[in-house]
Amino acid sequence: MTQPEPALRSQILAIAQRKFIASGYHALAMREIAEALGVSKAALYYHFKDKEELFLAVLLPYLETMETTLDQITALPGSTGEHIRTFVRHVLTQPAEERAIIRLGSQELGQLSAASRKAFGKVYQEKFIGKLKALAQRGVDRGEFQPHDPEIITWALLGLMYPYFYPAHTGNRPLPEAVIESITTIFLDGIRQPKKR
Amino acid sequence: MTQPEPALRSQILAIAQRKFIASGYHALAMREIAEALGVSKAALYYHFKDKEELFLAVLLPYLETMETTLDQITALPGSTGEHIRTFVRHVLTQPAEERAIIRLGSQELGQLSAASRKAFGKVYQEKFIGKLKALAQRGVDRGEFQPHDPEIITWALLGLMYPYFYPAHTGNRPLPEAVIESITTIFLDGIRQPKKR
DNA sequence: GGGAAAACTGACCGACCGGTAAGTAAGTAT
DNA sequence: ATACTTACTTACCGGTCGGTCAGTTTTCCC
Repeated sequence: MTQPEPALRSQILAIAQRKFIASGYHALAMREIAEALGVSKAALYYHFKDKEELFLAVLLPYLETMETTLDQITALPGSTGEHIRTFVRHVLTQPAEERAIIRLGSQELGQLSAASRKAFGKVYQEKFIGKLKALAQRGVDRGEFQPHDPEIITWALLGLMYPYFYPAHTGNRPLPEAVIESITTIFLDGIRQPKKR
Repeated sequence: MTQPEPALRSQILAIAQRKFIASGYHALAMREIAEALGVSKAALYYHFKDKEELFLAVLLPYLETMETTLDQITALPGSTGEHIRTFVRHVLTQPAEERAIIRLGSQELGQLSAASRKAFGKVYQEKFIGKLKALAQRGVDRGEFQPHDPEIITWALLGLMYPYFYPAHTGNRPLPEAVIESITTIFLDGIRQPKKR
């Protein structure tokens, strides 16, 4: 059991995550979060220094778990292509409200102070983008992928998934299997080194 | 010459476009636009009913020109693949501030009133998404593309371009040719019906 | 040059925002 | 019992937002 986690604090985080995703950073008022929990607004400020800190407290843990997930996947036996396949499946089978955090991060970064932006950007690069780039690099080095720039490969993969980071796009329901299969196929066929030539 | 276009109105639109893209809908205050032009805030309200109307007046004309562009491209001789290639090149060689409008639309739609959202959504579907879906459908029908759902193909294409709709991603400079070439290749190889089997 | 319409300005408003200060009830250690 | 800490609440503040309105300047027509 996680002992030192006050009950209210985690409730705030849960509601804030849902509401930040639904509304965006500026459009969500602290008052809304407080009212949804039936507590005073000042209670939020007891647990979080300000709005930015709460926002980051929603985003950063997701990046942490993403890092361990990516590490586990790349440690698996199998080709880089299979790693990608596992990664895409993992992300897109998450609840829409989970995977939408990725979009939230990239989308609302500009609204934050320079300090927060820098802090988040560092973690984002190290724990997420960097790991994906390394995966892309590996695919290229092994001759599995065509020799594109790993950065381009990374953003191609994220871009392909991006539309499904909007909960509205699927009506908040789980993604059909056919979608996951299609975009994985498109990506892998798109970068795969052809066997015959 | 476009006669009935008041000078200030088009200046407002130009500045608003730049600033909406840089800041997002909520973060941009009407006052900022007025000050950038050296006019009073009320002058903006002389030309536009409210903030939403100004926002839509930035977005909608882009969709109009996008529609004619798409119609011109699909009327060209050549394969569907070549049409896609032309489309991607066209969009990604636009100035970053132009193509970022696509992101602005999909990103900030949720901030608008239900009425504006519906109005924009209709045009967005008809003049942009619908045309792309038709293009995808054609590729499938002609046997050029693998038989994916045209909707999935469309969002795959847009997703691949999406990272480059963030001006920050390229530092506001023109996209390197290699990027355009790479993502086009990835997309076309990804959906292309293989010749040999 | 007079008069109406068009194109603004300046001052202001109520709503709402993030954030804070002061107070308090319920534990907890001594 | 007392002193202190934790976890809040109530009340409020300065600032900013979108938007309005009465009045003033500019433009244009006759």
